[in-house]
Amino acid sequence: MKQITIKDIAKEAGVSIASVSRALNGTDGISEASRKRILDVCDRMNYTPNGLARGLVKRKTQTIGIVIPDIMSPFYSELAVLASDAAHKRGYQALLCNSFRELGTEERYLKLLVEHQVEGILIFPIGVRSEAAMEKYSRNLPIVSLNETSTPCHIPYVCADERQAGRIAAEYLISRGCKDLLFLGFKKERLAHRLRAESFLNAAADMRIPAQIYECQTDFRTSFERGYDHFRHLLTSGRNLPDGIVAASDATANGIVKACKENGIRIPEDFSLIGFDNISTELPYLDLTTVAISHEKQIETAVNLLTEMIIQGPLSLAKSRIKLEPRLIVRRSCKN
Amino acid sequence: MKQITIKDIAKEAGVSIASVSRALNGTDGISEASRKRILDVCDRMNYTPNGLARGLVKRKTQTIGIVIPDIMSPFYSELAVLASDAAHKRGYQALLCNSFRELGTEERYLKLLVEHQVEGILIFPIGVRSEAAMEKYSRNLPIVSLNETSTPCHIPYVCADERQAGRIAAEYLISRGCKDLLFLGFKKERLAHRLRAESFLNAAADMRIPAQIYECQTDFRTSFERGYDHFRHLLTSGRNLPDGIVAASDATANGIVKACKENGIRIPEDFSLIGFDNISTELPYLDLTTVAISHEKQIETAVNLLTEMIIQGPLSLAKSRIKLEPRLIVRRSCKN
DNA sequence: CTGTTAGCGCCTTCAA
DNA sequence: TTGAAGGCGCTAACAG
Repeated sequence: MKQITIKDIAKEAGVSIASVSRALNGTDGISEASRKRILDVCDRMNYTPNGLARGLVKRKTQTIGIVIPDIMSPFYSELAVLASDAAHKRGYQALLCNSFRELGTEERYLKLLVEHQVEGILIFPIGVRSEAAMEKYSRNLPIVSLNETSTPCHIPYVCADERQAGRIAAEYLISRGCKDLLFLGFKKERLAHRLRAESFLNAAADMRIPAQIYECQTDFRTSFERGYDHFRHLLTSGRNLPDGIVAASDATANGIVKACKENGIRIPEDFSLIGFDNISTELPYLDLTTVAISHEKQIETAVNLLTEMIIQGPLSLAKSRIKLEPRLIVRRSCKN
Repeated sequence: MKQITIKDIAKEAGVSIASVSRALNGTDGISEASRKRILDVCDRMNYTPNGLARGLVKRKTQTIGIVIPDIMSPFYSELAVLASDAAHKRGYQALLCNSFRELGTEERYLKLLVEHQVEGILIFPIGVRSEAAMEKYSRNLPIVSLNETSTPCHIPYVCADERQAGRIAAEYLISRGCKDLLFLGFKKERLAHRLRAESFLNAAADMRIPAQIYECQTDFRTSFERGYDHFRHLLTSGRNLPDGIVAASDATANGIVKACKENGIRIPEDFSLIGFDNISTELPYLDLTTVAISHEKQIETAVNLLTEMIIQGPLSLAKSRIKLEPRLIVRRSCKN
């Protein structure tokens, strides 16, 4: 499958390669007549430009990379979709990479994207351990994270204010009359979980309601599995069922729901359940009350930030660490 | 952000660019000592090779493109994950593109991938109308479809034998005692639906059981929405509920389930439901009986085919149009 | 073992 | 309005 190049087109059209280039790029300095003739030849010969060569000389590829942990999760895939869309609107193509929740894969993809000369990267990092690679490649191109990074890390981010989110969840359950609160599905490697859990505890303490984090030493691949397992673990632990459960995320809550169903436990009759992230679209079996930011807003903001950085270079920390205000989305998984 | 090139490395290490290239590529013709020294300089200076330049000269990028209609659907995203994985195993990186079920977007992505010089494309086409673009770009590189293409189209594919699938579904419902069969969620643009529906009708006719396709003039973006809507339409149509429903796909079945739940209709007590594709993982509320091929097998076969084509060029039609045998996966959405 | 050189396909001055 | 020529960063002969 031999590639057709502008040289072939030039020969066929009886012009120089410069003219072909001009015709192709809409540059001026060429007569309408020749442009038209050349373009005709191009599609008669089924010419496709070589993006590598073009990118090489222009130092621009008009593409950005998107790296997410798990395409199978509706939460991440929705973000990916929104991000691709936002990129398109700004004239960029998006290349999507699935890190499989694996640090090595994530890093390989960052490398691949940099090598492919994408102009910027939007990433939902696996966790705190992702930060080294992000820092490393951020010297090559702008990188924006969709999750808060730990303090020493300089990567710009756009995320929810998780402290506020944890507090909102606790306060809502308490306002619904819950007297025994549990945070389920905690995974300490996730900064968001730590922030949510911590502020959840604080809020409960402020209102003098007993609350704790259910600690459980398992590591499952997905949040769904973790929720399912932690809840089953809880059932056999001897601890009696709390009347309010804060799931570490909606995905986790999903797993909890499955375990409940298998054990004849009803929500919200037997306990109130609240999650985070607002992924519960298309899940007909439960309307999950949740705390979340608008995904559209998050992505819109993040892509704006990224494109600004592409054009203007690095921004001040103040402008590049954005926390959005989460809000409560009431559905039907809590009493009342 | 100035790129560091092998020239910079060469100067810094006091060698020629050729030596740098050799060190980087593990080519021999260079002493271990210099290689090590050069590599040290590379990572001290934080060098990242320019993939565009490399791809340009080697005419190989070691990447393939994957195009799917909707990343948010667990069915497609699972395929995408399996395909990326299979590609990695064979030494290829995978670039994922989401066509949003839009013909224009799909075509733009095909173009983008070709321009980026991917070596092959795996695509789950939107529909029959995708075939023109596939044919066009298949002159540039190997393309393998994950869905049957219509007869005049020459694109290789690896898919389920949908005729067989439709028959299996009908026969199973009948064997469970169903006496009034309906095919729901039909969308005529989808070849797979046509094949499933047609063979479903044939099988029912063979066994003298009344069966029909529920035709409904709506066009929703997702199969889920279509299922939901068509079922609600059915409820208000005056037709009495069949005792066996074949959903056009599992995603459609999902929508049906939601509509049932809202209307107090129980499955399988009120009717038996069967779908296609086997996407019902992580859906705790219903164990959907379905007819499907193994996704692993499909992707494994497709990626094999694609890599073979990349290496050897076009294959014979016989070797490149593969239909896999679907099988019945019994769960709990049918009576008995 | 090492360096020099000629492209890969394209864009972009600079002259004509 | 056009063409010739140089170079983007890299690899792959070819000399030495």
